[in-house]
Amino acid sequence: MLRNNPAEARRQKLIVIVGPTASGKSELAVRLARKFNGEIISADSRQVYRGLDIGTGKISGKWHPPITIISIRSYQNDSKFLYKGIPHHCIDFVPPKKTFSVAEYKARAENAIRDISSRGKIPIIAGGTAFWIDALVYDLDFPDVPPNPSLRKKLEKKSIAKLLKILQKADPKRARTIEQKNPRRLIRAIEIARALGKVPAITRHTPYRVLWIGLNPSYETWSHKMKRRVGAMLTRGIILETKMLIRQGVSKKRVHEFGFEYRAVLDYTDKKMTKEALLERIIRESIRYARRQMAWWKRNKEIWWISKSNEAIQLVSEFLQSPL
RNA sequence: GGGUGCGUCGCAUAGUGGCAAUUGCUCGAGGCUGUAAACCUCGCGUCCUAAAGGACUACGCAGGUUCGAGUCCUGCCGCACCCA
Repeated sequence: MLRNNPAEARRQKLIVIVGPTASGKSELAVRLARKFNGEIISADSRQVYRGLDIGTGKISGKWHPPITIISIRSYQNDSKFLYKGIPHHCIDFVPPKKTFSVAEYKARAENAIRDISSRGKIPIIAGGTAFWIDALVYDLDFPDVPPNPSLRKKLEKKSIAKLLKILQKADPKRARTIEQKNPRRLIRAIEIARALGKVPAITRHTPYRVLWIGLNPSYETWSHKMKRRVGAMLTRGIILETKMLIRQGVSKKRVHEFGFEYRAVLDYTDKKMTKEALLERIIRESIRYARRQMAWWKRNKEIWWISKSNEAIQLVSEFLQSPL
């Protein structure tokens, strides 16, 4: 669906940069973009939101105070988000009260790919949200059934066993393959089955020519960097940022969904845990998060793992020179 | 000095005399079709076994009562609190 012209039906090249949080993905992406004439597509489920800057490690947050960012950009246009002179797409454009899903991300990122390559540039996808990257790269074709809040609310009250029964009746095939004890999955499946009669199977293939680069620094290097980053979060004002969100009318429940950093800050402001404890908690959770990320990518055998960003230059230049 | 309470698998917690011992967190492994930093599953004393299962070692320490003790009794050690 990306091809608008059969003569151009060569596979679009894509560079994808993955790696645990605080491994230097953003900086590497920018470096590659500058060297190889690229633009960046962020793949981060939280950096899409405006106002989540410090807690998500959003690049712009490095110099903009949160307030200015919130007012400038419009939701509709993929207005240029520049960092070190490089345009970044799919970042900082959704109001925090709205929710933005994988499927929406995928559509927007596909647009960005088209846009970037139409200008003769190479798209570089960088981010920490593995599922979003896979959805985009492997063209996971999510059924066109938007979330149905009232149905969900009703289903959420039911037991897991009951949910499974409902799904078995609606779509026995999907009921067999689904995670049978995962209420979230069950509810979504029922939602789809209600709308379409059944849950369509999803295929996994990639329309792109992809260079996967995995940034995996040594534990010492990484943990040092990560701790510095978490420390900086506090000094740069994640607590104030959280309060600002609340002040804008974002519910606490919603702030909870913004990840462990914000959850920890809420606990800090509510229960008055010490700042030291807050710092330690975010560090500990960062380690856990990084492990989960790695667990996902470990399975992807296409990834070229590197420990230093220099190694990426070689990989990319070979990739770009290689024929289709 | 007197009194009371408490010491359980990294931390926290449950445990009517029949328990390798509850639950939460951490930790480890795995999973994932529109919340994905989310959500779900499994494991977590040691050893043998493909498995069912078995053997051993365990609830501060030392004894005791009992067919059987984390659970009852005595002493000791440690911690907490109260009265002096």
